[in-house]
Amino acid sequence: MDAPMDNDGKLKCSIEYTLKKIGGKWKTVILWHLNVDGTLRYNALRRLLPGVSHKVLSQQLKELEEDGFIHRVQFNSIPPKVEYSITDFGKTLMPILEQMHVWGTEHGSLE
Amino acid sequence: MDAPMDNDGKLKCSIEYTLKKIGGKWKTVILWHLNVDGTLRYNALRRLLPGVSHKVLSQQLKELEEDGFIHRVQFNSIPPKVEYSITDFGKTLMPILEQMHVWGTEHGSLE
DNA sequence: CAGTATCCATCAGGATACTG
DNA sequence: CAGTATCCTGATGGATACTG
Repeated sequence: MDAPMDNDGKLKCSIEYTLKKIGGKWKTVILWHLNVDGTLRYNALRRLLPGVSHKVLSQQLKELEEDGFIHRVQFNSIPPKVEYSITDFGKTLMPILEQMHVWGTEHGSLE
Repeated sequence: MDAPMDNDGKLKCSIEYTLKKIGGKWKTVILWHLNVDGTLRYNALRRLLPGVSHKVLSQQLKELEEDGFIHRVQFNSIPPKVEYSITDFGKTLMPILEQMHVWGTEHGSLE
């Protein structure tokens, strides 16, 4: 292996690093949607992810934002409005997501 | 989105299907090693994954085998000997892992 | 509308000891 | 050597109610 190894048992491989970043249950799908649709409001996003709760969605969005993958714009209007979009950095993940999408489409049955 | 959706809130997107398959903490790394090294015995694999326990390693290996990603050959010798290798089907995951590896290498600091 | 706050369930993952 | 068998823990995710 060529990735940075450490002896504290923390990071063993660059693949693991990537997995840690996008391994959240909804992160890949959120990024995928934002990349396709461009910009989405909170509730629009929520409707696209059947089953996600408020807590989890905002959590995942916050982490994605902290990692620089998505951009959050808040309009101080009434009613409130928040728009999410993917950043250029977030787009660097697209090759991975595309491969995952291709594979999942080819091999994922309806289970 | 184009992937199969269902109304039970089970599978929403083919990306999620993929993530479910390889999202285990060690699965990607195991596959990566097996693809690089060809064939590895149980303990050799263990040495390559600092921090993994017996239980978790055999669990992940079993799941990978059940999913058809890896091949397990057991020699009924004394002492016992078991060899793991990646299957052709497992190799279909390589484009994903390669992209993950590239991204992780480029953006993963040592944290 | 777009979130927190709270509380709870689940389970993947880990430590350790034992076994064929 | 290559595993199970137990037991345990913390992180992740979920339901629901409340809020600016």
